[in-house]
Formats: sequence, C-alpha cells, structure tokens
Amino acid sequence: MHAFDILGDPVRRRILELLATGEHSSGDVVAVVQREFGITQSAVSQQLRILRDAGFASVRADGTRRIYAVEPRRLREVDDWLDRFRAFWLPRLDALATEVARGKRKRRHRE
Amino acid sequence: MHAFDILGDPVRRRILELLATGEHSSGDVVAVVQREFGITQSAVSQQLRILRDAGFASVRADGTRRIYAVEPRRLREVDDWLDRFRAFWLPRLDALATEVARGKRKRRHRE
DNA sequence: CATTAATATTAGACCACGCTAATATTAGCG
DNA sequence: CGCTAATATTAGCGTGGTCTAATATTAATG
Repeated sequence: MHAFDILGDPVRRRILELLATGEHSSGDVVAVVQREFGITQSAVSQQLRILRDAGFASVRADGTRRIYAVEPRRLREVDDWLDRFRAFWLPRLDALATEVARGKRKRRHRE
Repeated sequence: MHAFDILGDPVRRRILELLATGEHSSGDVVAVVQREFGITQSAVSQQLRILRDAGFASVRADGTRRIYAVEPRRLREVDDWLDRFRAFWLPRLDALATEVARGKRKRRHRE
C-alpha cells in the first residue's frame, strides 16, 4: 500500500502527529482522537492496526498496555517522493545543501 | 481539502510526477495515464480538474490545448508537515545544515 | 460556416474504506 | 481463580470518491 494512501486519512495523520512527539499508549491515542474526532475506541484501534501493518508505527507491550512509536521508514518514502518537486521551491541549492542532499541520496540506496 | 487527500490517489500522483518533469498538455497526460492505468480521457480530465481546484497544478491555454504545470505551494505543505518527523531520520543535523537544507523556516512565515 | 480535434462537464453506477456495535483476548490483581 | 482494565478483532453498513458513457464546449482549419 502506497504511503500516501495511508496518509490520506485525517485520523491516521493525527495519530502520527501525536506519535511524532514521543511514544504513546493506545489509550492515550484513543483519548486524543476521541476528543477531536468523536469516534469509537474500536475505530482508533483499527487505524492503529493499519499504521502498524503499513510500517508507519511499531508497538511494544507494557503489561496490558500497548505502547506505540512512530516508525520513520515510510515517512521517508514521502520525503523522497517530494525530491522531484524540491527544485520548485529551492531554486538554487548551493554547495553545502548539495552535500546534505547527497548524503541523503546515498542513504537511500544503502537501505 | 487537505493536501494528502489529493495525493492519496495514484493517478493524481502520476500526473504530478509527469508535471514535475515540465509542462505538459492535457493530451500528453491523458496518453501516459491511459497507457499506465487504462482509464478514460474523461477520468483523466476529472483528475486534472481536481489538481487545479486544489492548487496543485495550473493551466494555460495554447490554442485548443491546455498546458498544465505543477504549482508547488500545496506540495510544500506536505514538506512542512514532514518537518515534525525529520528528527527521526536526520538525527544530528547541525544548525547550519538544517537551515540550508530546509531554508524554510523564514519562508514559511513570510507567506 | 461546417467539420474536426482537443478538452471539459455531467449524471449515474459501483466499490473500497472507515465507521459502529458487539465480542474476543490478554494481563494484572485481590 | 474470578474480575476488571486495556486493547484488539469481526461482521456488517453507509457513504464518498472515482470511474464510464454520453454530451458539451472551444478553437483551428479548409
């Protein structure tokens, strides 16, 4: 499933925004999303599963809690996809920036 | 409409990829997308309209042709959204490199 | 002008996706 | 062990979004 298909849903985006600030339990995520979107625990749990299955998030158990963390790989795909457009808003990338950009390119091929 | 809602569709993404390489007429876009996705001229035209309306592409007339070009604004929104995750794959980018690589902070507030 | 080429629009059909409601699972705790 | 808390799963429903088919628009051309 393409990264953008996952990010197309506002609930999933909100969950990722939350996880970007650090790990959170399923319950935490449910609380926030429920307050902001008014949906069920079930719905949030389903979205968490989609994020897991798609490789956007990882889980570990802590007793009866599930602690979710953001998994950057798929998000970097999006970042990479944007490369082809960067010339539009970074018209004249100078040497240092090129260096930084090159570092990224190598990394992309390593993995 | 959120930028990611637009990018959630594979046909729209393909069109933007094409436009990233330069301007193209509607017919050009139709040809490529039709070959790769097997959908109608109508469907492609509808997607082009969605891209226009959402501010991802602009058009100008050339006789009976419509020439489409990528409009970077909305794509930069996506780039900006990714900022909150960059720490995950750029763990120790120093201040200058960050500034150059993403020379964005200032721009973001200007516009 | 009539005709053709290029593109856009409209109406309607269908299907994937996200939701709810109900139920299952698993861990901790007395 | 039974009970509760935390979370996950399943079945089924409704709807939004994307498609096709048909038609409309607009410009060039003889």
